[in-house]
Amino acid sequence: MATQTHRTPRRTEALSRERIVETAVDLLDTAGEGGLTFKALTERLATGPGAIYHHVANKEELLGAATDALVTTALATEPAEPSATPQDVIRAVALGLFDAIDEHPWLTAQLSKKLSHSPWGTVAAQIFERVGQQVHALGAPDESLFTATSALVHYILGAAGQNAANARGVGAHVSRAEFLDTVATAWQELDPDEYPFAHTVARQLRDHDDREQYLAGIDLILRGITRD
Amino acid sequence: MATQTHRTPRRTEALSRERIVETAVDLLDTAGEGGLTFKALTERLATGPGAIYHHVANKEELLGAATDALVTTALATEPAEPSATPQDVIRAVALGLFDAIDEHPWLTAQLSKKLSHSPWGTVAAQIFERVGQQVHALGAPDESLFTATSALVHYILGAAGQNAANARGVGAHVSRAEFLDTVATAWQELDPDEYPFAHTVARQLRDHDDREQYLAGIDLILRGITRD
DNA sequence: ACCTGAACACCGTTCAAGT
DNA sequence: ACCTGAACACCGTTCAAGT
Repeated sequence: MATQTHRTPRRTEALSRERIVETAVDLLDTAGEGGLTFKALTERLATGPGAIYHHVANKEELLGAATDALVTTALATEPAEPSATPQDVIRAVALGLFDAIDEHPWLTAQLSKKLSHSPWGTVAAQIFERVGQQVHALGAPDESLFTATSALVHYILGAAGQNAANARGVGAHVSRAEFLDTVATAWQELDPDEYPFAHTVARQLRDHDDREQYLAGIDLILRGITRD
Repeated sequence: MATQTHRTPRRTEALSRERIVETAVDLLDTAGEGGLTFKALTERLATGPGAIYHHVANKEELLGAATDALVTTALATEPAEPSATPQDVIRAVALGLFDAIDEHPWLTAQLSKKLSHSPWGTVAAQIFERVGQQVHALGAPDESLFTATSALVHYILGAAGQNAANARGVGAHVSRAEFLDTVATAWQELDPDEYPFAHTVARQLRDHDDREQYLAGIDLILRGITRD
């Protein structure tokens, strides 16, 4: 999608909400959270701000639409084999969101905002519904359905956001390995008496598989749910 | 703290980083995330923007300092009875953060930002260290120490943020009960075939105890950790 | 209906000047 | 060292005017 949007600054094709959202995603991916401005948007789309406001209520709505589009795509991409267990589906959903957040790190802040916005919008409800159905299929009693789903969803989104941050590192010129090595060394040099956790965990930090560790967290929560 | 800060707009007392941070917290509590502006800050403190920049590098640092101060206080407030089990300590830490976020809902976005900021700052490391030590005491093997702690921390912060949003409701003029009732009704009216989760969970929404449900999620994850 | 682009109010930040 | 406050660059948003 990114490449397609990139080479279409010709004003011949009509302005549309979809094209605005696509461009917004591209700007956010390229320049980060602060990269989405109406100035950048109008330049890329070769229009004035008024034209954009004709398709989109305001910046907040635009950010919401961009988030919705990506999350809906991520949730739709699933194997759905008939032999899949609820655990399998939950892992697939989690990995779909993991990849989406990895590709679009700005989703973290956006999703956090959507989750802590009282009357949940479509995306938040979609994620909970998707995971919740599987938790139900897992045999969780109705009383613990929300609690269990909540634990899963918060981990799924939170850990994915943390991973995306690690994957990016400080700057683009530092490799992930170099970056994690620097952090691990810093942690290892902390006083083991005051920071035993950081000290212990520093070793794993160097050579762990991101997805494996991510899925291990999900399995841990699933164990808590299915425990009789 | 809020009241004390409120009645001190006299310029007699010297400007200090601490007083600026206190005022920032007060503005954020009163007017929300958007309430913290240098204009509001200078009016309350009866100075110019330059004076504030003499104590604080920029707005981001100010927000970070405000977050650090509140989280540090929340983490320090703990019973620490000698008979306390690791589970007890984790619950106490979780409730401390729960209350802090409930009182200062803007902490949610701020903490989410701090957690997904590659080289963790003091606060993020503090929270992980605090919880991680107890997870270790729980007997978790070193390999799963980070995973288990991660699951707990993301739930602790994520669910607390969600609760704070519910507690506030849409506007200040709607009671929590009324608000939850409206949401529950909306969910119950959804198509049970398409939204079985929302439909099932709607009932609990009306009359549940926030803290109880929050702690139930922590216990669920603890079960996953301690399962042999 | 859709687009233009100047104008507006507001924002964070800077800096020469003061004490 | 600490503070002042005008000035700057930039931001989201509006709106009369065009097609």
